[in-house]
Formats: sequence, C-alpha cells, structure tokens
Amino acid sequence: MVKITDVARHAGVSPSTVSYALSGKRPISEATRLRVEEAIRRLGYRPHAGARALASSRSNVLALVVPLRAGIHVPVVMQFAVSVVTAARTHDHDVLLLTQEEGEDGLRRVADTALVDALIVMDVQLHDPRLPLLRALERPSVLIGFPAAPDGLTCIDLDFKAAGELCVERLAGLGHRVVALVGSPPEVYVRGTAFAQRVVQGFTAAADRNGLSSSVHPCEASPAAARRIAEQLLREQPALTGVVVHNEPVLEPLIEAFEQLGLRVPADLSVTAICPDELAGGLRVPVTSIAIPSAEVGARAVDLLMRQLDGTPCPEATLLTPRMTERASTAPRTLNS
Amino acid sequence: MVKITDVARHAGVSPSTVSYALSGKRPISEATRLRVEEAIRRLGYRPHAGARALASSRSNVLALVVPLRAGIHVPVVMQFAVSVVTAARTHDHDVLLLTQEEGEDGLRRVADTALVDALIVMDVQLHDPRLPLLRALERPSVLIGFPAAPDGLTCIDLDFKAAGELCVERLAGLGHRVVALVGSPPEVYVRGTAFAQRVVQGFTAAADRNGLSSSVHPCEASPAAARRIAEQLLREQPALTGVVVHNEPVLEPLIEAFEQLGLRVPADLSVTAICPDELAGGLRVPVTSIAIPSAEVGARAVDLLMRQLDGTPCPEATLLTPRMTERASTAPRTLNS
DNA sequence: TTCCCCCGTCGAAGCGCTTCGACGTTCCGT
DNA sequence: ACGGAACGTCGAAGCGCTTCGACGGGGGAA
Repeated sequence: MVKITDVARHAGVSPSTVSYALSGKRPISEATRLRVEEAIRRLGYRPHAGARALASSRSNVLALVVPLRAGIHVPVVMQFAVSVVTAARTHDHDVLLLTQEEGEDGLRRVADTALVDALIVMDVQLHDPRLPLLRALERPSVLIGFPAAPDGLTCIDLDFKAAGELCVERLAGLGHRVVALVGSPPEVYVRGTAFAQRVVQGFTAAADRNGLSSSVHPCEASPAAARRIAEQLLREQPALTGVVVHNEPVLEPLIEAFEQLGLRVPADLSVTAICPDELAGGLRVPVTSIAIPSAEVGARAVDLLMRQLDGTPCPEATLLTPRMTERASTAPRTLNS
Repeated sequence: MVKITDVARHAGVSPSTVSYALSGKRPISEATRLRVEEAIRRLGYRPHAGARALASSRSNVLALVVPLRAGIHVPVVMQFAVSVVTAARTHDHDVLLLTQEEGEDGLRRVADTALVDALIVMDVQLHDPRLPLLRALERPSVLIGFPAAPDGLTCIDLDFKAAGELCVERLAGLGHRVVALVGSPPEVYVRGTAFAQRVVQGFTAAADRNGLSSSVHPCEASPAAARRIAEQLLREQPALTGVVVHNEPVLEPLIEAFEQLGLRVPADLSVTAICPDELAGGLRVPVTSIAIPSAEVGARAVDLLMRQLDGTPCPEATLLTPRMTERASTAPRTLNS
C-alpha cells in the first residue's frame, strides 16, 4: 500500500505538506502542489479512509435509513436513495445504507462508532420514536418528512398539504363539485405517517374552502381493492366527478375500474394524482399529477447536512412547493354529468 | 468520547485485555470478561470505527453496487439491497451504497481507500467492463449474476436457464404445444444482461426438446406494449395456449389484454412467469410463477464474501435451483383449444 | 521434582493520516 | 529602512484501536 510518506518522499516534501496540498487547509505554492499531484498520480496514492477518519474525526460517510414498511412505494424510495448517493458524492461523501429494521440501535451504533458523520432518515412518523434519539445524538441529521413536532430537527419534504390542496383546487377550478380522495393503505394512516395525513388535511381543507362535497378513502394496494373502492364511490356519491389518488399501485387499476363501470376519464370523471411522473405519464390515460421531486429532496437533504457539518446555519423546515403537470385525465365538468 | 482506555481503567485491566475480551482473539478469564463487559455497559463504550479500521485493516463495511438502468425492476433491486444489508449485519458488517453511475472509478475508490473490505456487484453484463477491475482489486467480490467468463470471480444467481426450462416443461406437461416467451425490454438484451438471455436459452432449449412450437418477444415495460404483443401473438400464433412472462411490469396488463381479446386464463391460455411472488400472487388471476429468491441470493452473497475474507475456500459459481409455485393461471390444454 | 507449555494478562509499538505550533521568507505599509 | 503580517513548509504529537512479544503462574508429562 502506498501511503502519504511515500508521496512526500517522492515529491521531496514532508507528509504534512502533502496533506495540506490535498485538503487545501493551508496555502501551498503552485510548484509544490504540482509536484505533489504528480507524485500522487505516479504512485496511485489513495488516502486510507480509516486513518483519515481517525485523525480528522470525519468519516465522510452519511447514513441513510430506508423504510421497509408495507404500503410505501418502493420505486420512490429507490429514487431517493439514488439521489442521496449522487448528491453525497458531489460533496465527497459516501452513503451507508441502513434498514429500518435495525431501528434506533442501528442509528445509535453508526453514530456512536463514528462510522458516519451525519444521518438522513426517511419515512418519518408523526410521533416517531427515533426523534428523541436523533436530538440526543451528537451528529447532524435530516428527516425526509415532517413529524408532528420537529423541535430542533431539520426536516425537508414536498409540501403534501399544499399538494392535496392543489389537486382539489384544480378540480374545483374545472367546475367539479363532488370529489373524493383515494388514499394510501389504512396501515399508513394508522402508523401516523405524516405525508399521508397531510394530503388528507390539504384535500379536506381545500374541499371545504371551495364548498365541495368530499370524502376520503384509504385503499389497499391491490387491483381488487381499487375495484371495490370504485364501486363504492359510485354507489355512495353518484354525483362524483373528481377523484384525487394518492396511492401509486392503485392508480391504474382504479381508472380501469371506473371505465369498466361506464365512466370515461376525463369526460365523465377527472382524475388527479400524487405520484411519480413516470407512472402518471405511462398510463393509457396519462394522469394530471403532482410528482414527488425525489431528486431534489435527496439533493437538498444532503446539502442541509453539509451545512450542518460546516456549522453554517440552515433552516429547520424546508417545504417544497408542489408542481402539477397537466395531462389527459382532467377536463371541465360537463353539464350533463 | 469514551475510549478503550477508559473501559480498561474502569475494569482494572489493560486496554489490550479489553480488546481481546471484545474480539475473543485470545482467551480471557470469565471473571475479567464480565468485569470488562460491565465497564463497557456502564460507560456506554463504542469502539471508534476509524481507529478500528486503521489498526486492524478491516473496515467491516461491504460495498453494494446497485443498478439504475432502464428495464430493471426496481422492487427486486430493493429486495436484494435489503437482504444484503440484513445479512451483512448478522456478520457485523455494514453496507455502503454505490450507484452504477459511479462506475469503475467508484469501485476502485472504495476498495483502494480501504473504505470497504469487499464488494457485491449487481446487474452483471455478459461482458461486463468491470470484470478486469474486480479481478485486479486486492479485495474479494461477489457478482450477483453471471458474466460470460467468470474466470476466478465468485458469482451467484438464480439459475435463470433452468427457470426458463421449468416454465416450458410445466406447460409442456400440461399438454400445451405452442408457447411464447414475453421477455424483458429490448435494451436489456442489447446490453447483454446475462439473466435475461439465459431465460431465453432455457425457454428455447426446453421448447425444442419437447417439440413445441415457440417464439420469443422482448417487450417494453408498458401496458400499451403488452397489448400490442398480445394482439401480435394471437395473429401470428393462433394456436398459442402457453405463455411465459419474464417482465414484471407487463405481467398484469398482458393478461388483461389477452382476456379482452377473448382468451380466458387459464381456460384458453396458460401463463407462467418469472417474477416476485407478491406480484404473481396479487393479481386477479394469481399466476403460476418462479420467484427470484432475493433474500436467499443476498444472504448467500454475503456469506460468500465472508468466506473469502476468512480465507475459507468458496465455490466460484452458485446457481440457485428455481422453484415454481402453482397458482391459478395454468391448466391442462383443453381439447377444443 | 523438573521441564514445558499453555493460559491470561500486560506493555509497547504501530496502523496512516491530520493538525498544531514553529520557523524562515517575502512583502507590504509607513 | 524596519516592524509585522502573511506565506509556505516542516516536525512532532497524537487520533483510538489492534496485535505482537513477553512474562508469571499453574498443571501435565516424564
């Protein structure tokens, strides 16, 4: 293994100079720097991560806790993970993958052993048991999602309440008067998953504000459940002309079910969704939707972490404004419907 | 930060004794060990990962390279990742997440800086450019998937050829004489992704062996593409009664398309698939399928790595035998069809 | 009893890097 | 022309842990 002393000898300088040339923490003359870089290249030098971590008390590794729970949409999680890794690399950091299964102990372990410098936690519950731990940890963290009481913890997420509102406002603007929300599976609400609940809040608030008649329906992630919900909706709200879907796996089967029940989308029924663009755009009837900006959330989460590590002040709460993409599933309410 | 010397002082022993008590690399008397453990508990001691890595030249971290490419089924990747993390934890290791985007440089970096002890690489191509690098690295690695020439690299995967064969044998055993394979998207084959090609080999070999008339159809991962393929199949092979699907997103829309074209599953058409059980079992017509045993593959991959790190000899190639789960989508060929 | 060896423990020497204080030089302001 | 700041570099001291060799004491073999 080639080490910093080898490089130093080769370049005719001391090891500390090599270190400073690499880190830039002290000024080094152009000439010396070039010689050092040349030596590094010749010898193929790579600083030893462990040694570096020990001496600098920085591992340059971030922990990412991914959820495994039922009812969460896996591709979205994966997108987050990938964007976090990509963003971390632009800051010269790597990402350690933790599963939620490891729970609080896992968080404590990687933080206490100094394996990681900071943590990113996904799938935050309203009353997440990990919050006290994260506050007690001597390392920065960022939550993707909002708990009921952040209290000093840094959080970032799409503004799901605004997303719920936006879906309704859009439908209201098109003249729809009776709307329904087809939401995530019941267990997601039971757990108190923040984003799901916020969608409901936004949906309900906007419906009330606009004087719409509305209803909310959690829905299992299966085609069969979608069909049942469709039938139920038509039975209970025959005047229904607007539907908001916040449940990825159910979006397509739900639309199919409506059509099989004789409702054309968007002629008889307008549909908006909160889901990835690939999903919304890839359906037979492309769906007007609000995407979760995973890439942006991941990148910003990493940025927030870096600022905390720097000591730069950073905002506690970051809510990303939802953006709606118009597609073929929405239309003005027709008079005969 | 509480360190090993603190524990040693507290327990009235030397730091090396604490270390040995922890690692078990030298015999320590029961009494001493208990005192050490007690001190550790009292003080909440956690060994510093960097220091440990530096002194022992073991980081206890594994690298996992996940694919990002088009045409791969994300939930399956996620399952692998989770099972690798879980398995790694049972061996006291953590997992560093690398995206394929980082490519060979990323592999080299984490290996050369001793950030990781060993590597797991997914989505291996037949002629994968990373193979020479992996061979040159001084660290063990395991490929999930088989390249054309492993040549000294350890590989593990489901035996996809056998899986392709098994699907056909099952259909042949039920009396079907005309079969088709609906495969992965074309780019997957173009890239030379091993598992996709092996399914085709197995499918074709078994069809020939049984004297079946057969055809192979790559298929884009969209409902529309599924419909087109269904129509094309009925047009070109009107006597078709058996279909093998190796393309997760297309499985459901394909069956729907067949039914809309007037073919009942399984009465007129038997379907087998290679896909996760959750998918196969969750459809309106549960599909007889062969699952990719992600959990097993992940766990075994980690085991293989651990054996290499131990110096224990381990097999170069591990092919997992496919197991078929009978569901409602297969039936004997009826005489009138 | 004597010799050996193994058990259980200790002390010291690093692992490869960063960082702090120090020191000579140069360059600026006055 | 001189004091002082800023520059560029070095040496040494660790960071917290593992591991090697050593050593005293006890037990088995001869």
